Amino acid sequence: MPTLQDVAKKAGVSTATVSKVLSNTPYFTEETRLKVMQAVEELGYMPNLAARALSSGKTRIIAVVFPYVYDAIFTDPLVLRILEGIEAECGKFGYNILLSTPRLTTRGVDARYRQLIMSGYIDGVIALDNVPFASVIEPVRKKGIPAVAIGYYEADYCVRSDDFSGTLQMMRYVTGLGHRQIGIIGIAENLHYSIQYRLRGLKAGAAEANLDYENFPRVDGDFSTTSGSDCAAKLLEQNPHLTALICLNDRMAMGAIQYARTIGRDVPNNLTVVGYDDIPMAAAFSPSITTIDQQAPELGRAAAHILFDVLDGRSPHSVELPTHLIIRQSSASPASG
Amino acid sequence: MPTLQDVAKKAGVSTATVSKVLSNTPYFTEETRLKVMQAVEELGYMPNLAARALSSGKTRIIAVVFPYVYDAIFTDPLVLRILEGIEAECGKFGYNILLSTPRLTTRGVDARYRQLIMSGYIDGVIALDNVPFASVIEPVRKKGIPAVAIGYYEADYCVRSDDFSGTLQMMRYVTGLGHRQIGIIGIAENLHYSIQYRLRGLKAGAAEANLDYENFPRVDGDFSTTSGSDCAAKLLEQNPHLTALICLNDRMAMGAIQYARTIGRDVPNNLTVVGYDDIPMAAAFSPSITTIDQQAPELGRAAAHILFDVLDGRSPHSVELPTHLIIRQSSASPASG
DNA sequence: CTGAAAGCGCTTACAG
DNA sequence: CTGAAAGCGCTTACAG
Repeated sequence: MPTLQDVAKKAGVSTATVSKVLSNTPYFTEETRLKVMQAVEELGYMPNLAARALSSGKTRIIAVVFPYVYDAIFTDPLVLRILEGIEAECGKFGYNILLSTPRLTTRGVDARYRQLIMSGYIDGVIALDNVPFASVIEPVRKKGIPAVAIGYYEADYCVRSDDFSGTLQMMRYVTGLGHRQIGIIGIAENLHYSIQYRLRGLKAGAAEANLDYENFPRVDGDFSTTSGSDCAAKLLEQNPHLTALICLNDRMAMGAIQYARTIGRDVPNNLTVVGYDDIPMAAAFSPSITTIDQQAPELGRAAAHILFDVLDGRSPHSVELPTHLIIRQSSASPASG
Repeated sequence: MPTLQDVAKKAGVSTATVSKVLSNTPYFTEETRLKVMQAVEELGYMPNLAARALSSGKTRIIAVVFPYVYDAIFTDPLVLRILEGIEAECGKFGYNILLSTPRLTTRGVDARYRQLIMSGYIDGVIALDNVPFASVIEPVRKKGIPAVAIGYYEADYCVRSDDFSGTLQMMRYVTGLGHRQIGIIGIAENLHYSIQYRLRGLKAGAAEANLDYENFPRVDGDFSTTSGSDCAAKLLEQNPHLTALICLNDRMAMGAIQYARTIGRDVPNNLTVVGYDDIPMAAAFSPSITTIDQQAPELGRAAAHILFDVLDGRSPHSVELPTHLIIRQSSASPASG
């Protein structure tokens, strides 16, 4: 592998000059630039990033941190969409992605993750930080490198989806269809901050429609399709009069729809079932699922953009992204009977 | 941040000794080990990986390469499962994952990817390498770092799923149910090497059942659920007598099932539809989908294991993983009428 | 078993 | 605008 030295020798200049030309400092003539670039070309020179990292303190690598909770990272389609947004932005700005999936316990993050953060390998961090009992951002700020949290943890820079408005929109829509007997398939609030906001949105929506939210039966699942079926079973056995189920994610909505089918309740004619997230499968499912689009790729893109701003010395603002109601086939007015 | 120097001073030994203790070479007494470890502890020392990389030539980072074709990386659940397997193995062996999603064109891979490979940042590569018109492994072998390909490209080390046997099993099963009028929802063979093997498996299976594979109508989709619906429409309009559709992935099978529903053909009673891959949604779909499990996480795990063997100086063998038929609700014997 | 010293390939004040 | 030189924090023969 040719080094900076080789390029310098070939171009007849010093390594300092080569370095300056390559890093686009303004201090050189067009003539030397040409000489250097030609030598680079002929030698097929590529910078050694490790050396660059050691001497400059910059690696052009960012860590993307998806905490490993409940195996959710590797089965949740949303995660991949967020990653997609981050990757797109990284491509534009010339950063690489180091993927980290630390294990979270109530005693904090694992040692390997700590080591990574302290290693000098990364310039910044984008982290999904929504698990109430442990923050992955905290070790990062301790090390003093820039971090952007996707979630509700207090961090210098955050990107959030407006979960409150999302479920508020949904509740307005469902009550607007005429539903009054509504069941909730939720998720334990201590698992995920977003859930707390989604529940508040539901409550606010119920209040707007003069319904007592506390009377809505609610059973909690664990994000999975299977749990959606189980929750729907519990809910509908005890409350057969329900005309609508609001689920806090799409996969549980799919599970609920499947359960409904097994007991002969047609969706949407005999039961409305709605979801949240708008994962790709929500449109493809049968019936296609009415849901809230929380713009996952955009979430990732915004986080990356903020991080790069910070790394370039700017002071960006945190971002909250709006949600959108996507009306599909799984919802309808309650049957008149 | 404390450095090796600081640790050495505190422990009253040389930096060389500290380095040896930390990297587990056998040359030191228990006494010095204790001194060193105590200093490490007290200082909260963590090695600077960039420095380590520069001087040793090893980074403990591997690149995981998912070529960006047809946006498939970020919508394909299988990708995430493979990544899951790789991540699990990396955790055990102390490697980090640098995620790379190069754009492939007929003119090869993009410049950013080339730069990454040449950068000295990575010890090895695991790559999905299945796109006939461009290999992402080739630049890696040119650089001379170890690489494991998941796919059919000729590489020193490969991990493959036995696609041929997968579809062979499936065809045996479907014909065993009594189906003779079978439609194929395929994928263009020049898009993906696996597809070529899957098609051969189908052909072999048809031959075993004394059926002429060439008579099976076939329409090609693009992996997506939507394309599955479209293909099913074309197939069933022109060949209403078909009793079974074999789809080369699960998402297209889901699309096909939905289309069947719109024209009043019940799956499985009035039409058998089977898939391939066993993505998580295949079990959750309604009806749940008969499919081939290609053990995606295991694929990733095996690839990582092979790579670490090579990096440790061993000479592992390439691996071919068996596939498993998963029988669920979307398949049945053809209606007698 | 231990340490002095060179070296990995860059970047960055600093002087000119 | 250009270059000599120090330095980033480790590892690795080598000598003892």
